[in-house]
Amino acid sequence: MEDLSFYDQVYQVVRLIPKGRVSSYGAIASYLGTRGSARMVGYAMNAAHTAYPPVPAQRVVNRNGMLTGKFHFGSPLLMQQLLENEGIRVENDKIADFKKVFWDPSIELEM
DNA sequence: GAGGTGACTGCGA
DNA sequence: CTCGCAGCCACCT
Repeated sequence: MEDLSFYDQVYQVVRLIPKGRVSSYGAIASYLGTRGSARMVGYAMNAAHTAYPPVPAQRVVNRNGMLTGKFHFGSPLLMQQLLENEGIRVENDKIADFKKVFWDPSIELEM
């Protein structure tokens, strides 16, 4: 962890998100200890597409369950398609059953 | 070394 | 109810 950059830490957590589940920037930020700095998580995702293995950034949405970063997928519809492909229902650019598919690392990965 | 940026969040009006 | 503002911190130029 300490050897990894903040970006890498975010990538690892995001990759731990189970299929059919989603998480929020704030939840990840909180888990990484940078609570209140959800921007850093989002900013890290900005370079996520340059990371390898690829990061399932489509599983990371804002606190409202809205696909705020869909425009960074190259195609605004790509993010929604990926989520729907995993069984997640997306309506009006936001997760329909957000509370049901929400995955909080600080809870799921709780010690 | 300093300044600017941003895939967010929470609170106030 | 919706809209706006300030705080937050790592990375890039």
